[in-house]
Amino acid sequence: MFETQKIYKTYEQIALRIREAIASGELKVGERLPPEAELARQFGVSRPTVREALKVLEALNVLESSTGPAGGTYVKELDYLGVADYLKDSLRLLLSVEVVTLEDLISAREAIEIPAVGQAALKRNQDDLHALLKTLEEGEAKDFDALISDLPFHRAIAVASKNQIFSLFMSSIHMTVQTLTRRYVMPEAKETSQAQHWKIYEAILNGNKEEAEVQMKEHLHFAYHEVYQQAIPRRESFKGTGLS
Amino acid sequence: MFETQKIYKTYEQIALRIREAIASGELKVGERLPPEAELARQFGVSRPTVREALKVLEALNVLESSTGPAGGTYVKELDYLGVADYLKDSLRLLLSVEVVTLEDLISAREAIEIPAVGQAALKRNQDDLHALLKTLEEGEAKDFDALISDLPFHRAIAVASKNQIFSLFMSSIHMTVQTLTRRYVMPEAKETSQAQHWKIYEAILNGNKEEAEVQMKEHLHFAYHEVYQQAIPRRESFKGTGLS
DNA sequence: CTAATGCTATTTGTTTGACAAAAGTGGCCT
DNA sequence: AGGCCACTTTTGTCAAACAAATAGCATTAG
Repeated sequence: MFETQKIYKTYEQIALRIREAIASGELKVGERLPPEAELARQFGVSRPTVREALKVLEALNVLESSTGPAGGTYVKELDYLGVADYLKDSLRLLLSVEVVTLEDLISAREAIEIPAVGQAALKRNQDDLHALLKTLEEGEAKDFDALISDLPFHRAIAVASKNQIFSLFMSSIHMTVQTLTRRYVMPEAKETSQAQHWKIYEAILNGNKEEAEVQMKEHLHFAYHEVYQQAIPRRESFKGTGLS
Repeated sequence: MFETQKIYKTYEQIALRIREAIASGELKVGERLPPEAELARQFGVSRPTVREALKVLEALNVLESSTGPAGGTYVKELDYLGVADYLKDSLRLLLSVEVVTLEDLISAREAIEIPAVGQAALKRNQDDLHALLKTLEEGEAKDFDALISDLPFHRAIAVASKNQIFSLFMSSIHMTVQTLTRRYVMPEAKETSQAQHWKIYEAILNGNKEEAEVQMKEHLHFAYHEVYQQAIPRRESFKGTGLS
C-alpha cells in the first residue's frame, strides 16, 4: 500500500498556513493581517498567489477584505451564520440534483427542532423568553406571511437551547425550505400556526420539556401538511450568462 | 431606510455567473469549463480575475482543476462528503473559539442519530443490512481502535435511513468529535460498544424502530460517559508559520 | 471655532504579459 | 510492438504597473 501524499499548490499552502495561524491563536479574531504585498514578501511568493489564498479563505468565511488605509484583510468573527449560509447553498444544490428531497429536509428539521425545543425548555433564561415573546408579537403584527414570521420564532428557540449547532442546522434547513415554498399561505394556516407558537412558548416558559416537544411535533406536522405540501419547486432559468 | 445594495467585485460576479450556470443546468456535473484564457475572453476580464473566481468556487467544492491537456476546470460532482468536510472544518473552528462545546456536539449527535436509526429500521433493505453486517465484522477484526471502527457502522445506519442530510450531519459531527478524542480507548469499552452495535443491528434487522432508538440512545450515552468524557482537547501549536 | 471639502496616502482590485510546471499525445527510434 | 522523447495544452506562478476605494488630514469658508 503506497501512501500517496497530497501535493499542495503554493496558494493552498499559504491558505493552510494562515488557517493554522488562526487555529493556533497566533492570529486572533478581528485582527488585521499584513498587506498583501507584505504577506507576499514574508511567504516569499508573488502577490497574485497570496491573493488566491486569501480569496479561498474569504470564500470559506474565515477572512474579509476591504480597500483603503483602514481596510486590509481581517480575521472574520466566526459565528454559525456564515456556515449556515454555505450549508443552505449546498443543500439547495443537493436538492437540485435530487440526492435529497423535501421530505428529507422536513424529517431532518423534526430531528433537530424537537430536541432543540426540549433543551430550550430546560435552559431558557429571561432574555430568551423576552426574545421569544418579541418574535410572537411581531408575528401577530405582520399578517402577510406566515413563513417569514415562522423563522425568527424557531431561531429564538434554537438560541434558547444554548446549542449553536442546533441554530446552525435549523437555520440552514429552514432557509432551504423557504426557497422551495410559496411566499404566500392561507390566512387560516397562519392563525393556527401562530396559536401553536403560543402553546410552544407557554411550555418553554413553564420549563415543561415534554410538553414543548409534543407541541413542537404537532406544529411541524401541521406545517408540513398544510403548508409545505403545496410547495412548488422553483424553476430557475439563468440563460445567457456568457458561458459557451 | 436606504437600500444599500451590495456591490459585487468583478471576481465575485464571475463566480456568481458560473454558479448560476451550474444551478440552471447550463453547466452539468462533470462537464469541463473552457480554459481560463477563454473564460477571460468571454467574460471580458483578465485571467487573474477569472482565476480568483475559480479559486473561490474550488474552495466551495463546486469546481476542481488540474493541469495538462486533459486537465482544466471541471464541475465537481456534488455529494454530501465534500459538504461534510467543510462542515467538519467549520465546527472545529467554532469549537476552537468556544462558541460550541463538546457537549453541544454530543447532544446534536444524539438528536440526529436516534431519528436516523429509527428511519433506518423502517426503510432498510437487503443491501443496507449487508453493509451493516460487514462493518460489524470488520469492527471485530481490528481490535486496536474502537472509535475508528465506530464511524463506518454509524455511517451505514445513516445510509440505511435513506436521508443524506442525516449522513451529512452525522459524518461532520463524528469527524469533529474524533479530532478531539484520544485515538486510544480501553479494550473493555470497545467490547461493550461492539455488543451494543450488535443489538442495534438486530433491532434494525427486525424493523423495530422503537427498540433501535432505545438501543442507540444507550449506546450513545455509554460512548459519551466511557469514551468521550476522557477526551483531551488537542492543543495545537503552529508556531513559526512566517506570519508576523 | 466649526464644519464641510478636497487632497493624499494606503490598501485592495484589475490588467497585461510572460514563463514554469504538469500531464496527456503522438511520433520516432529501437 | 514497445518504450522513450519531444510537443502541446492547460493550469500555476511571477512581475510590474495602474485603477478604485477609503480613511485621515489639512485646508478653507462660514
